[in-house]
Amino acid sequence: MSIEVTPECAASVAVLQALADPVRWTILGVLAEAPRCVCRLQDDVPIAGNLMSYHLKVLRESGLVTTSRRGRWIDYALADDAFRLMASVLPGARSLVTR
Amino acid sequence: MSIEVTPECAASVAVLQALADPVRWTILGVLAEAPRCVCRLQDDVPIAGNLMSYHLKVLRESGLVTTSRRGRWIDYALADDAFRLMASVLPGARSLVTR
DNA sequence: CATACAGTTCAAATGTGGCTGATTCAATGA
DNA sequence: TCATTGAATCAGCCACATTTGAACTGTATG
Repeated sequence: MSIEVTPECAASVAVLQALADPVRWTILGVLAEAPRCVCRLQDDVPIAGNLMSYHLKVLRESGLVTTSRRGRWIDYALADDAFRLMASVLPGARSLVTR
Repeated sequence: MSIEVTPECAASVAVLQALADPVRWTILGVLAEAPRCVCRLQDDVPIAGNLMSYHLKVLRESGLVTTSRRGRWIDYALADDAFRLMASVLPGARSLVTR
């Protein structure tokens, strides 16, 4: 089923799917201000803890966020190249950059 | 259920959902080169005609593409502000722009 | 008018992602 | 060790998006 797609397409769509959700979009907006531990994120995004974990996992696996443990807490932050990554996965981005 | 989201979030996610599909991502990449009628698009994206129509409808409703009839054919093109729109819906884009 | 072509729409089947409730893990501190 | 807190994982359910096959517009051409 479905069409064959280039590796670039598959990789780009994976990142875009991570972005294309209200919860994850909101989380990224919050993290764009400053890194936060999960419990602080829950102040800004009021959802169940396990659901938060689910969405953070999707974001981690997409490469958009990074984590670091600090005692009991786990801090989430935008990946260094998050903005570059987001811009690069837009369709036509290659032609714009490669020129 | 689900969380309440800002209008900006809802609008952004709608566009991102349109982008986050292999078929539509490929279509947009092709249209980024040059406008094409549907039958030419089908040369580049080999899928059933009705399925193509479905995805083109999603892209139309997201505001990313525009159409114009030319005799029997219907030409699809990237919307004038497609790139601006795509960049503006990335999470954190407002903080980058408003600055 | 009849036929062919370009594209869309519809209904039904399929598939996938997000949500929930319960459980588990990891670190701290009494 | 036991309890507590922060966070992740698991299994199942359900809503929604995608896909398919068929029927349907609309335009040109003989």
